[in-house]
Amino acid sequence: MAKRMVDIAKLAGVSKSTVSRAFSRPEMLQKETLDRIMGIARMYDYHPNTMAQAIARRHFNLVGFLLLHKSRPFFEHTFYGPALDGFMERAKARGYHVVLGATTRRNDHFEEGFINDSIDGALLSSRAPDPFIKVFQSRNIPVVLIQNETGLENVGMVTDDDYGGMTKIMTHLIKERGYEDIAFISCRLSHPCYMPRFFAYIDALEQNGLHPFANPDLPKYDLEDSYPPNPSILSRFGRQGLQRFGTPIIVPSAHIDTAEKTLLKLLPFRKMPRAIVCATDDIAIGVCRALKQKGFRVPQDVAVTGYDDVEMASFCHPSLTTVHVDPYHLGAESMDLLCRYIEDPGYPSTRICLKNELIIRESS
Amino acid sequence: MAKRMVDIAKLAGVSKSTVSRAFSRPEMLQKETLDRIMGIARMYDYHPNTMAQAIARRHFNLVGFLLLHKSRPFFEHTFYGPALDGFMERAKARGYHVVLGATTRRNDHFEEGFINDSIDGALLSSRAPDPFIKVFQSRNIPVVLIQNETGLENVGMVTDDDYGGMTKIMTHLIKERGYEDIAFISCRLSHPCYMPRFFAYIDALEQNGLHPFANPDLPKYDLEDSYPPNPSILSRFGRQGLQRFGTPIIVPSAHIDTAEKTLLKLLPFRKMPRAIVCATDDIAIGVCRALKQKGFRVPQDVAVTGYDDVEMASFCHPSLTTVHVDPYHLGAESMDLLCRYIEDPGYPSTRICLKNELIIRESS
DNA sequence: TTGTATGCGTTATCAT
DNA sequence: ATGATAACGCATACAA
Repeated sequence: MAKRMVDIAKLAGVSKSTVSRAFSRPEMLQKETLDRIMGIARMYDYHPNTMAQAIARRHFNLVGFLLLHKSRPFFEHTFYGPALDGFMERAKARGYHVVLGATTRRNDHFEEGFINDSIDGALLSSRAPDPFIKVFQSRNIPVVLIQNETGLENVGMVTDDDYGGMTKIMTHLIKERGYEDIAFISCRLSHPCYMPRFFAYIDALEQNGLHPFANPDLPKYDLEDSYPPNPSILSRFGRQGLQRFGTPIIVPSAHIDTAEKTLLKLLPFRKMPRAIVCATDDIAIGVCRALKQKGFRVPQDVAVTGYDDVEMASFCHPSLTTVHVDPYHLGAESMDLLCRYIEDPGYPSTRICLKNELIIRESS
Repeated sequence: MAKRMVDIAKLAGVSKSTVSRAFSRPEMLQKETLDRIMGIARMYDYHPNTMAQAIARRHFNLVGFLLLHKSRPFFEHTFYGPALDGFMERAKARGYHVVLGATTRRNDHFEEGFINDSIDGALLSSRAPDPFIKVFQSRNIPVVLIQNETGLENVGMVTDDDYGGMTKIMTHLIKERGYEDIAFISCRLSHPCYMPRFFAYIDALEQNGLHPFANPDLPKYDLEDSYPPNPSILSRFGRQGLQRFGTPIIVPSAHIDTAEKTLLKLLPFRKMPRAIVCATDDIAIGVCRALKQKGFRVPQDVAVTGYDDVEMASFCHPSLTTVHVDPYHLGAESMDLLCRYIEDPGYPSTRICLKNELIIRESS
């Protein structure tokens, strides 16, 4: 017997307009009427129906947290879990509810249904290509990207300062440790996070008169052909392409196991680098495991660094020198930025670039 | 200028009822009219408004995934991330959207707003006390608990088979390894997962003529007074209380650091157990770290076991003997069960108890 | 098979 | 300060 607004109105001896005001603009009512209405509402545990409010107000107080991945895991991912926490916390503080979407790339309808007309804004995960973003824009739904890049207008972007973080790692290795032969291991460089990290690696070497490590055992390949760079990122960093950037080692995925297995096949190189800079912690952990199995000591023979500062980075042996990324903070900032676009649909494209911190541990 | 149903109707030269049917009961329409309507809808990228559908249909196709914790982390938690993945996957398959709730215990209104009238069902996280569950019941919103326990009617419960899993660990330690002095380390035993694990520990000892390890260095304390047991769980296992169950070591929280620090203060015991059974992997990892620092070898001096099979359990040194729990599966089953209650509100209280698997690694 | 009329629960406009 | 009434966008019983 869920009560509706009209029931409460009848019980309180007022019109339903008055009950509506009691909830949305209490200051308009006489204190006496307000108290009477709210008393009855409490008695029957009445609250206005959110859906009905939404359609009458043409505004939903609902935002989407949308993940577009190739496959599981979605929220199990060490990044999206805490990012969701941060996003939700700010959403709640601003009176928004969060609805989830997770879909694979195949479906060309991206979470049909709720997306269509019923959310006020959307956070899109790392791999949202421009055509998807445009679907939202065509429906006037503001969009914020997290850890991604686009050249489209009126889109918010929140990212970690990948370039700056990797520069800190390189400075540490070159200036503090004096290493010169430094290799780079990543998975597909087209990823909007890994590319800036790679640029920072290249630039730091160049600025110190050093050259990218080239593994003499591996066949040469064309970096740009094999891993076509994202044009938006290239232009952000004022590059034309990836020529002259050497042939970093690319592992098939950023998982511990994958990195470990790939390196086990490759090691030992005829000429070993003094340090290995990895695009992520997981890759670094896999690389360390492979190195150990091949008899190399970390960091005495080869130093290794990661990126992200996942939980395991501090618990593994040796513990990992890395850059601390704060997904919770990224998520929280995303929601704040999304609100700007919801309030002002014409707000220009903005990038929020979060500072990060170098964590020096045992592996370097 | 988002198109509405009536616009599409006009463009197609039909009434809006026909457009409505085109989306909800296409088989009712003549193929010709249907095609014409859908063509126009596609052209204008029209989809029915979910919110309006919801209020007209009086059911929302929306379920809540609600976390009730003391504090962060919510979805960062190694359990709730994958559980959410599983829950979402099944929700999507059944045409439901998922809205999130996360709140701390203090607020006596639990996610006011969407909960109130606008979800068809709710999944409640591990620490949902009965009064909260009743709030939903009073609003006729079906509830399923994950990793929790209640004596209330018409509530679904999905849990890992904690008792069975821990029994497997104990059998392994006693029968295969021949260990006799076995200690138990947990955090607060009132937790609905840890209590069955503890019962399994006690029962296995008793059935093999062994006794709970008692640390002679620690002051005795009254288990039942210190950690009042959940009555629902007691009755499920047919127990009266916790008398005669010894004084297991209780750490303040189930985190690696906490367990490590607590154990560092306690070690070495005057008399060491041959094995330490921990209520979770994180506790076990902390215990291992403490043991190593105090000069004990795992498993040569003391064997250690965990529970949950978190990612780190396979990557730490020594890798951890544990029970594999599948949060993804738990989440998926929860959604399936929730659907039963949505379709049949009178469905009786049901427990789904998921089988698990013993994983023997280096630590035992 | 399709159209008409009414209802869903709320907000907003315009009176009073 | 409060009430009457028309949206809001869609579903559905009933009529045709």
